[in-house]
Amino acid sequence: MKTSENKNQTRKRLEQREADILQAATGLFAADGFHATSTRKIAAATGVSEGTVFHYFNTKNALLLAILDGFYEGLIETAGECVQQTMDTRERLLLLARNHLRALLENQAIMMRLIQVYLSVDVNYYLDYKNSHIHQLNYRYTRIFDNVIKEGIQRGYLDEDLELSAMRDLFFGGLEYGMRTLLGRKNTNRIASYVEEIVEPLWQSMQAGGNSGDAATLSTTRRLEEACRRVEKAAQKLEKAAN
Amino acid sequence: MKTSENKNQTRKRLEQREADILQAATGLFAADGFHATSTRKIAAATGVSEGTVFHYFNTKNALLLAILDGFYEGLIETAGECVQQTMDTRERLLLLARNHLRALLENQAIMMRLIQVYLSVDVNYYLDYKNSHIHQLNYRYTRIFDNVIKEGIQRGYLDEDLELSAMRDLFFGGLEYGMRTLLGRKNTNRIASYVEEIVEPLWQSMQAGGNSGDAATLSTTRRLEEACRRVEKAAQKLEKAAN
Amino acid sequence: MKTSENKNQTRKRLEQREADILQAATGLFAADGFHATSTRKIAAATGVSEGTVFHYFNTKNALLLAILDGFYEGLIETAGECVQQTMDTRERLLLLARNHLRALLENQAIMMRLIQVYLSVDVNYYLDYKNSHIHQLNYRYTRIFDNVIKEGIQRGYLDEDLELSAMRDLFFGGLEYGMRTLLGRKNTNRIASYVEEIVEPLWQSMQAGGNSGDAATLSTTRRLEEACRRVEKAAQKLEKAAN
Amino acid sequence: MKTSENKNQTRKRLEQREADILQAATGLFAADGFHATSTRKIAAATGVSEGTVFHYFNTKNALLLAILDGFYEGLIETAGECVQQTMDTRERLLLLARNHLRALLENQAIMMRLIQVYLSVDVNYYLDYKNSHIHQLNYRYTRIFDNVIKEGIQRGYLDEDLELSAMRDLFFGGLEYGMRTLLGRKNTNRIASYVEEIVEPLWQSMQAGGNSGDAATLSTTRRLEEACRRVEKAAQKLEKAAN
DNA sequence: CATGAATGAGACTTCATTCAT
DNA sequence: CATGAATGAAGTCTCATTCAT
Repeated sequence: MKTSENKNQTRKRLEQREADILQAATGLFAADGFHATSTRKIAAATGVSEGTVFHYFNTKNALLLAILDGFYEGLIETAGECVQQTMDTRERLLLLARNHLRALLENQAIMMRLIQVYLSVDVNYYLDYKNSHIHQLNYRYTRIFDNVIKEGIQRGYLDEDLELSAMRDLFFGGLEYGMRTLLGRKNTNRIASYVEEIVEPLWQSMQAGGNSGDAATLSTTRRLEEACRRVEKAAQKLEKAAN
Repeated sequence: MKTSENKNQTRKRLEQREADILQAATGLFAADGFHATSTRKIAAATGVSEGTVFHYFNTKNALLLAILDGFYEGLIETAGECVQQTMDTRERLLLLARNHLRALLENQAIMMRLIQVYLSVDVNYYLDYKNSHIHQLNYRYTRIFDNVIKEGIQRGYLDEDLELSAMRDLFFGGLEYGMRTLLGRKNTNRIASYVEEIVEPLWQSMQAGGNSGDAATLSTTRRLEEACRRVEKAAQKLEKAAN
Repeated sequence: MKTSENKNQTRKRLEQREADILQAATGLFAADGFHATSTRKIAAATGVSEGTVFHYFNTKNALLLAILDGFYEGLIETAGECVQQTMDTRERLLLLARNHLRALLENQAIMMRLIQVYLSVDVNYYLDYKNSHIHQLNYRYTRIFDNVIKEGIQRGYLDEDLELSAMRDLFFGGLEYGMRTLLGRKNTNRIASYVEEIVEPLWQSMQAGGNSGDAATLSTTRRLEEACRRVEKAAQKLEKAAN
Repeated sequence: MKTSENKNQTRKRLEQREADILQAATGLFAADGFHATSTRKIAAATGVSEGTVFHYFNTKNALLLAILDGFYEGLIETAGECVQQTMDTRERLLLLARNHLRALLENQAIMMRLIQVYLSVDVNYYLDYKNSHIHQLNYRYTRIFDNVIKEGIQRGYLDEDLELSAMRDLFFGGLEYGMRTLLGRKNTNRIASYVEEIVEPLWQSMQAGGNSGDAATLSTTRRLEEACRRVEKAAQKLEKAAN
């Protein structure tokens, strides 16, 4: 009994310590960058000895991976929840975008940097790309977006000819590129409106209808509106006929 | 005469050497990353002594900046040429995108990473942000895109209510995010089609009509959806009537 | 028990190692000068790795300061003991002088040089002069001399109008200037006589006017005066006899 | 004709340039110290190329020696003039002291530092000590002081038993030790009074008799000398009487 | 499990000096 | 005579990692 209690206590303390190190390291990496943060500083910030840090994480690089790991785990979990909140595709995208930005901002966008760093290192071993843990996580995460889109297509809301990979690049790339500016302003309540600014154009382009025809310089949306009107008229006629 | 010739010769040799160092450094930074590339390696790769590297660039960081500098200069110049090639806004965007990707790929996309590194360092001194050289260059470059869009609006081709900054984020962010995938494939002839995949959705969304959300100007897509529903209802009634 | 023993042992070993480094550095600084002594040489002379040197002293300069620190501490302590050995002012000065020279010679007079080096560096930051650690130590040390003189004045042995700072400059300056010559000869038993040669003139000049003391502690000059008087009497007798 | 004129002009320009380098180097050495001053800085401060500096002085060390050389030459010359200004020994000492301090202060006391540096280096080659150029200069300079004292003794003003080397150490050592304090205050008009404070004690101790002016308190040594003389006369008379 | 002293390779940078022009 | 590009050795210091306690 007592032994098992002790074991429990011990395990808890160990897990707490591991979490402390991760938290301290995350903060320092965010503040100073990965290379400018020495393991000594991490140990000091955690309140443990340098040896202890290496007791929990064999390598500074392993520590980095653990951080990324936790970050992606959280991202994947919350993103999953976003999808389950609503069936509406557009709303789902807005939720996903908000979740993505929130997570980045919470970590002072360090993750973008860390991922860059990691990818930089990893690029040399490109052969291992597909197998690398971090890329698997990235894959799992982006699949969530992909599935939202695919479902939207299946339900008929989205153009089945849209280029999924392009939309994914625009979605995540746009959000992360905008982070730079957003970080500067530190205006968190702007996030909501910013997310809409990013998602709306993508949403519009993904729905599309037939975008055939020249109509000289008639824009795609103008033509969409035209199509819209014709469908409405047809519907009205149908209604009358039905009555 | 001879003196001036000599001077010319000398200057040329110096410029060549500076270029050699820059090239070697660029390659190494691209291959191994900034931090993993020692000045010693750079010197060896250039075929000069380590002291010589510091004779041309006072600091490793200065070397990095010089590289970024040259990169942006080239980018700005070629982007300007793209804009002058045609008046058509859509074509201009395609050219700009192709130019952007080409430049990144030519440098093995290292630039993205280097810029990240530099911004990482710089973030700590945010007050200097607006004044920092590299950010000025970045500003000058992205202005080219901005101006293309603004001109498109003025000519009446683009929606005057579009969010410029969002479009910019989507454009550059999307392209750079896609680089990761593209780099893996190293399939350069895919660039052209990839560029279209990225630009097309943006192009579509930028034309549109008012999507201000007020009932009178209900967004096109919303109206399409509404129409669809009515069509569906009508179809159902017809089905029932048919039965 | 065992733990505390171990800790004690460990602490002792660390202190020993620190002392070893200090000693090695002192020797090298003395032999080759501060700038000509690399941290690598210091490490090698101590028998540790270069990293270890920096483990104990963050900076080569900090190492220098630690040496000066120890030197002054020893100097201050032994000087204090000198003063407590006797009440006689003249004797005290001789002891202080001997102690000063002994300390300098023990360290091959390096301290003079090191102090010069440090002061040289420090001169640029003159505002911090009064607060700098090394100057505080220097102050504490020279105060011992000052107090000896002041006490001599209070007891009536020394001229109350003497210029204390000038005497201090002559005392320490004279001793240190003489070091150059003394170092060459390396004749340590000459120290005693040399010290007298330096102190005696100062002693004479400090007594000046009426400084009658009690017979028991009759000063050298008083005894000389007495002898003088006796010689005069003898001379007078001789004159009479001669006539 | 013209050639010789040109040669003259050329030689003058060269000498000027050499002087310029010396001046610039002196200033930098004084401001930053010998080791902290690079040959590049010296070249820049002079307005010539680095190569030119080495054209005039084979070595940075040679440059240092040239500076010290010039310093001592000036010192020796002005000290000689001091001695010729008056026959009075005390006045001579005051003039020498003032001259010494003035020269040091004019060079921001750098010379003390430079000499220390040079001696530090030189100590390693102690065998060459007596032959080294700088020590010869130092010897020539201090001889001037020595001769003043010796002449004072010959003329009967000073105690013939005084320890010349000790007085020399006190004189120069005292002056230079006081420099530290004086440099801080930068109070040049304090020099005159400071010099007296230093010289006066030495003067008192060097004399045989009293210098207080009033006959009643004739100094011990004066009385001893007088007594000695009378003893000698008596002895002579006794000798004659014995004959 | 925790510590922190020890390591030593390697980083960036400086510098006096040389030499072709 | 003057230049300044080139050198490469040497310098100080940092750092991730190991291991005895």
